[in-house]
Amino acid sequence: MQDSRLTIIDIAREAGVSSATVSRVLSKHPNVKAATALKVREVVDKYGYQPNSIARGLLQRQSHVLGVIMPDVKHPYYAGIFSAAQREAERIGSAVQLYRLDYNGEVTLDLVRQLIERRLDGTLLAGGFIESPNAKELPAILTRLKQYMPIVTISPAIPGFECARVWPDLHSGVQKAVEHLASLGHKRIAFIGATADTRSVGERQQGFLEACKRLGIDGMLRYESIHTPTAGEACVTLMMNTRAAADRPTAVIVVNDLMALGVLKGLRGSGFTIPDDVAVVGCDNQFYSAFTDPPLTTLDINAEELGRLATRRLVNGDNDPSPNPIVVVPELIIRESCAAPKAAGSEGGGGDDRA
Amino acid sequence: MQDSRLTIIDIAREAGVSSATVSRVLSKHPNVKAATALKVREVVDKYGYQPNSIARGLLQRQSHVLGVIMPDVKHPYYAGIFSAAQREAERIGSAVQLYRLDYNGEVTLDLVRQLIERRLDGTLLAGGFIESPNAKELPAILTRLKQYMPIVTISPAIPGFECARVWPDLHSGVQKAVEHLASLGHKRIAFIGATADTRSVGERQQGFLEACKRLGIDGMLRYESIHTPTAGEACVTLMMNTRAAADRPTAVIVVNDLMALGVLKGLRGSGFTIPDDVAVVGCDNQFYSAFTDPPLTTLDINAEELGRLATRRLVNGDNDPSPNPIVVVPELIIRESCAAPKAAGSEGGGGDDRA
DNA sequence: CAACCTATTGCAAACCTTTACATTTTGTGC
DNA sequence: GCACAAAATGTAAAGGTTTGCAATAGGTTG
Repeated sequence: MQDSRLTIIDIAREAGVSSATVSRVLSKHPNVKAATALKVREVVDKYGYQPNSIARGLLQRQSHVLGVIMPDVKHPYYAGIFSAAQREAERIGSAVQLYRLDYNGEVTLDLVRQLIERRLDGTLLAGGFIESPNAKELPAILTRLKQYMPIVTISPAIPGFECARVWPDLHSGVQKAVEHLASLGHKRIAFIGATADTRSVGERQQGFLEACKRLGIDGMLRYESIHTPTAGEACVTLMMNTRAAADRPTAVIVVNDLMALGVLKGLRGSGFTIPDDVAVVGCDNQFYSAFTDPPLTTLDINAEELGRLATRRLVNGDNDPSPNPIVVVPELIIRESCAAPKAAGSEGGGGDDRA
Repeated sequence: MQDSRLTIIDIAREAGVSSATVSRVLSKHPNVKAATALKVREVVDKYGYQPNSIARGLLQRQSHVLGVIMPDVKHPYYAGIFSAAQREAERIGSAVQLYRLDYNGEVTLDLVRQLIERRLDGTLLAGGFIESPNAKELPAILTRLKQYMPIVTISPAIPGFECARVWPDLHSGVQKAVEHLASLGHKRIAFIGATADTRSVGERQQGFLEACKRLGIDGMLRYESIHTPTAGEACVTLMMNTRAAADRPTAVIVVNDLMALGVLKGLRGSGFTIPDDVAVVGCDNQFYSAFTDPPLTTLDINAEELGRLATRRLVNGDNDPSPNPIVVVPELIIRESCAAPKAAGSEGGGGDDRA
């Protein structure tokens, strides 16, 4: 832990040149004589000199560090974004730092202060932004941050704050899921996990309702404040067991795969078989979703692609806050958790009424 | 993006004091008259001045940044470690940067160079360290890094390189699993995913064999080079279908939960019921493991605890490279994927022989 | 009121590079 | 060998803080 006191001046002295020349050699400036460069490099290697990027950062007014703010990197969606951001940053020689939203899921002034003090080169903000007490302040806080560095969000639009944005088209993604179920013949579909307090869920919900209306489907919403497997299990059990068979949905769409895990478990526990009694669609295409019983049909949000695009946008300085974000369209991954509804139920088999 | 040119000198001039005084106010130095401090703070607020931590870092010779190196932050084990590291770092006002091992899973000289140039305050290295072509160079590379900053690893011991280390006791963890199965009456147990090329798997395997020997169990190893669900599915199917019923294991321990997912699927697909025909134990206690069918008994490695302890050790300067690492003992989470073997099979029911 | 002590503040160096500009060296064409 | 251009190198300022030391202000004691 001692060598680090070696400076460019020591190297210059040892190589018999000026520090400017050493600097030029190290940063591959073209106008350096080959012989000089060689000698400098020899000395650098001999002493194991390592330039100090902090000093360089001070002078160049950039840190070569990107900040990523997200609620929970343990969640696979965020992990995918973060991982992709790291890879993109690496390509241009930058590093990524993780910052966590505070316990309320809020971007606080303190956090922003820290980002500014560290003179990051840009910030990637990912999250759903629950309608929290300080939501009113969010635009002002972000506006302040934006005076200092570019921002790209992977989030719903934030009213009162314009910036570059990347976002999955959940609305039409969920419509794909409804269409898929409709094409199998389902007429009553439930959407589980419909808390509308985050925008991302609101969009799913809206897409669901629109598709149901368009396709003449009886769409029902089940609100659940948290989207855990446990909540999914309880919710679906209650829903199925308190209704007459004719009123039960024949298919459910679950707000994310994790919660769908609980839904599958709850259905099994109540004696329903999947997909024959109930078809299930998840959302996220988690790596485990292909191995549930049965393998889960799910909407792939493609978190890594979101992270990749957002980071590119950040580093390319493509900060055009166009009203329309760059949109990634989710893909419906069809597996075995959906089938045609059993002919047994209320309205018989074939499609006699609507197209 | 203009304000940032405001310096401490501007504030000092405006407040009618010297820059030293402003610095003292901002860093809460005790010897400042209350009135002066107040005036300075007013000016700071008025202009929205934000100190430049790069300049501070240059002078203080520290960056208040910790580096975390790991193979894949998308993997829940690593995500847990990284998340915990972030929280611990946050507590002391530091940030964490993620670095990825290169495509061979190797710590390269280039990576180390980058860490040194950035003058990080310390490095947390997590990984299994496959016996790769450059494994011989690893000690030298890490030794070089250690000259510049403290290192703590969450990894097996690295021969030729001493440093502080935190590690799960996989050896005795797996023994717990074997003991559990033995107590249920199992006599033939397979360990799936036994590639011994990473130390972490080697320890599991060794613990497995020792426990089997001690308890008089017929322990079999199934080598699989990659630990994916797909590999698990193929492996278990092959193993069960190519053996006479009497030679099949009545229980399997899988190297991680993800692979166990595939094992469960493969067993179901071949018509085995779990746990009656085959008991299954996983390893990791992933958040989805409680929701498999049936819920998976698994060994909880406690990644977050590992990350927390390692980061603490790093920031506390507790770099004692004692030969024995700080050890976290995994906990066996008992769920419903294990039961007593069916009385049907070869050796009949009750426990006539060993305790 | 002098002497002295302490709390407060200011001065200026130091941290380590990069780079605009000036200077020196080298090369080319005649 | 000269004039000139181009290439290579050096000089020194700048980037924005922190902090040891010196200086000043304010207060206390005798």
